[in-house]
Amino acid sequence: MARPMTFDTEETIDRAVEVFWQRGFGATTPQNLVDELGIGKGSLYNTFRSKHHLFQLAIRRYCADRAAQLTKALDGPGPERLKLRTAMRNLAGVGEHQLGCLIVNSVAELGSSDEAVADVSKEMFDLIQDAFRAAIERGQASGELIPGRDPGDAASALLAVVIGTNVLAKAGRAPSQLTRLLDAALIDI
Amino acid sequence: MARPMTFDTEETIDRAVEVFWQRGFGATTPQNLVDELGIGKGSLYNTFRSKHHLFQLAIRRYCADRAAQLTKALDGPGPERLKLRTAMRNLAGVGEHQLGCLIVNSVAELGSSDEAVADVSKEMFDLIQDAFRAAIERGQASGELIPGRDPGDAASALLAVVIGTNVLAKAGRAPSQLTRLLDAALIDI
DNA sequence: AAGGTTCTGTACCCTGAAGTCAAGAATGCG
DNA sequence: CGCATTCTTGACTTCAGGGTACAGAACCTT
Repeated sequence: MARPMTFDTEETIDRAVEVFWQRGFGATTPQNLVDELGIGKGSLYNTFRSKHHLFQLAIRRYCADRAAQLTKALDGPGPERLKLRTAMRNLAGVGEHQLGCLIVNSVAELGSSDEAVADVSKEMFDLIQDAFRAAIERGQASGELIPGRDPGDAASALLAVVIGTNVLAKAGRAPSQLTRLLDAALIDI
Repeated sequence: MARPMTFDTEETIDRAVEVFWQRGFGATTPQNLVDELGIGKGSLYNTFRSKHHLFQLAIRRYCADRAAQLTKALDGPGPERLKLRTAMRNLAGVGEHQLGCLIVNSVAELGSSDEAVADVSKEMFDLIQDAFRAAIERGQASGELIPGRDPGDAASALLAVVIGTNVLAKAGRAPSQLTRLLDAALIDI
């Protein structure tokens, strides 16, 4: 009944994640998006309304992916400390690129002046902290982890470590130092 | 022999720190600088050559100030853990504003694509980590702190915590939560 | 008081960011 | 096949960012 779209919206959002991740929101131009998403400007604005709206979709997509990865890493069987280590390495994106975390970058760039960023970041940080807390509680209950500490406090400290590690990664620290750092942070959990 | 400047260069750099801190590099326009520094555009470019050059001066100034504050907090007498706590609270800018750390923000915004940011951030992060390490070593030597841990590793973990706390502050976390987080991170040093 | 020199203010310029629009291309339906 | 509908293309518009240029002002020396 009408001309069908020649691209997949979902896949395009995935690509937009990469673009914003690499360049940040402010430094990404419509032309960048046109080039790297492989669609025309008309389609871009027709489908996604504005650069900022696409950005919102992208950061939400990013969060959803990260959250899935996180729960996958923490939910399975095995020692909690080991699972936490894996989860933190994933979140810190140690080996991959030097791009840090899209949410952390966005918070640092746009702060609380961007409502979408404020909402999504709060949500994601809380989610990570809660997941960490749950893991620590399980570990303490099973006797694997030191029982004395408040799981919520320890989880928030770990969250801060993960965030900091992302920034250090983007600042160019060697992956070997970063994994070592993460291990050090996990020692006394 | 010539017309004297009507403003103080050093003080203007101090103000530029505030401006870039509030808005970030990309989002700061020449007009913003003109308005908030209180000097004309001609003077601005005459004196500071370019927006980016002024930015460089600003981040170096910021680092110098922070470094002075840090050594002041850690050098005096008293329990190392307490001094570390003070230093970390200062660095995390807990009570002040919700702006996070200018260097952390700049790294997240510009990453390693900006050489000045890359240099300054490396320098500052290393400086903080070294200061932390020295404090931990002193504390371990005096018997105040747990002796087993590698001071360098513990220091890097604390650095990550401070950076993460800055981001959380900018993301809008309550100061009370942040101080609690910092205390939690210091528990097992 | 004149003149050389440097600072100041502001009008101006150029490029690129962000977005719009009209003309044309695919489609399913009657 | 013609047609209504929706998608695509890319030229075009607007406007602000970043910087330059130049006329005039303030100063010191003589």
